Amino acid sequence: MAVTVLLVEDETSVREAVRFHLERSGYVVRACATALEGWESLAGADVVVLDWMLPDEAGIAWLRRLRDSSFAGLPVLMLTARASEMDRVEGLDAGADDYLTKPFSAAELAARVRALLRRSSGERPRGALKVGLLELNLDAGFAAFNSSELHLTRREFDLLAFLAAHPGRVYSRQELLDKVWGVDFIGGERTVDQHITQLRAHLGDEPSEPTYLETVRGKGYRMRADP
Amino acid sequence: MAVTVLLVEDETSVREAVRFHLERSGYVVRACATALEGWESLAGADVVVLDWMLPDEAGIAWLRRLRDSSFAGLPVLMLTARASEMDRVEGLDAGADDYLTKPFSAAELAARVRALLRRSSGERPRGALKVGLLELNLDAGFAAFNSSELHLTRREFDLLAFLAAHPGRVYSRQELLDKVWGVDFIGGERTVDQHITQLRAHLGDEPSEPTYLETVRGKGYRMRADP
DNA sequence: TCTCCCATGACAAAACCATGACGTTTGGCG
DNA sequence: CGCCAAACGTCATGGTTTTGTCATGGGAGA
Repeated sequence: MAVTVLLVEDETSVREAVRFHLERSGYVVRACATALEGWESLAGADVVVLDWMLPDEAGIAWLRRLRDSSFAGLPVLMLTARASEMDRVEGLDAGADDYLTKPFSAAELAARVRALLRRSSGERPRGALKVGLLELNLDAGFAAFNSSELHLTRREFDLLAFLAAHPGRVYSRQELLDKVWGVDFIGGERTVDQHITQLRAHLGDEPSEPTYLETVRGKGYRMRADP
Repeated sequence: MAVTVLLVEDETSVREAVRFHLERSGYVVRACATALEGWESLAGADVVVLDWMLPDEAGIAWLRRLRDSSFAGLPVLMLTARASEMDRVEGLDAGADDYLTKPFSAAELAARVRALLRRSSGERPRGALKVGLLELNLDAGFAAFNSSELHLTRREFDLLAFLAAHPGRVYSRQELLDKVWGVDFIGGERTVDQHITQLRAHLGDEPSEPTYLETVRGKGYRMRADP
């Protein structure tokens, strides 16, 4: 559960200062003094804090190599003493996710690391769904039916999105609770029914003649594959 | 900050491949499948990668329109399947800054984008936005509603501009803090609410019946696409 | 120093959601 | 054919979460 930060910094004073601040912010810090040492410590790291000014241009080379390795997706925060535009382009070009110019404050460092983790672990694009006249844009959180916007609540949207993502497949109420509500939800299965009713109202679906949300008696619900 | 590439490409496979390579090179990629969607995503982009072969000659028309708009200075890299001299002349004539013929290598793509950015760095026009009665000039920091000037504070302007640059899309409070306040902002998410309230007062928007700034309960806020 | 801006806590208001109750449908079985 | 029980649909409701807004004090810039 603990988040591990891999720190690659040759200068001892900076390294220890950064380590101190990051540990104080609750991270597990693995500090390395050389590029080689850092490379061998990659496994298990969640985010990398890398000194741009390692000897022999090692910083940029290290980063390029990282982006061609199996750790390519790892977020990298670069530390640099130079703040010119040239360096920025070069650094981003090499694949850094963010930048921090020395000197920096402890709070800023922690905030940037936190932001990187948010970006990497948080939201990746999920794309869009289309079933018949129903359109769902999962990234934008937008739902439309027959080209006019649907105003859905969060539960409604999540439930509809889940069912629409797997058309034709039947899900039991318990499965839906696990997947949409979350496994730690404590409550009755009939809650699902209520939200299905609401969704049907939005879609103009009749329970007896459903075009989209079909009841499978004794099993659960499913989104029809043929709208 | 991060360099944003606007990608307009209708073919999903190509779009995702290009997105992957560009993101791997450290760019923020805003991918659009249609000319219209791309047009609405122009604000804030630093460089455009445009598919020449969009349906209905949309590519060339889009580019010509761009060159007549407030985004005229934006560097544009065109992708094309045809390499004939005719196309090249036509494309450069329409205002493309550079050319790339499919299939192309990831390295070549990144290199060309980089070159374009270098060429245009120094002068970076960001253009103007218009949503309904609301007009924003990002260069001048000028805002107008119903043709009369709005006196917005810096935060208000930045927040409004960001939301207006991506109409229809929902942003969580955390995303807004990251993008508008900056990733190193340390503070509560409710701060966003306060500024939304202020903006609504400026725009005469009611929270219950918003014309512009819409609350998406449990998710965040968004600028309505249809003002 | 003096504004103006901005973040934040507190409280009120609104929306949402789970749930129980009750009516309706379905399918099995005598 | 009719009865019964289980499963499902839907309404109303109270508690809970989320959001709107006011007021306040700190702080940056003029």
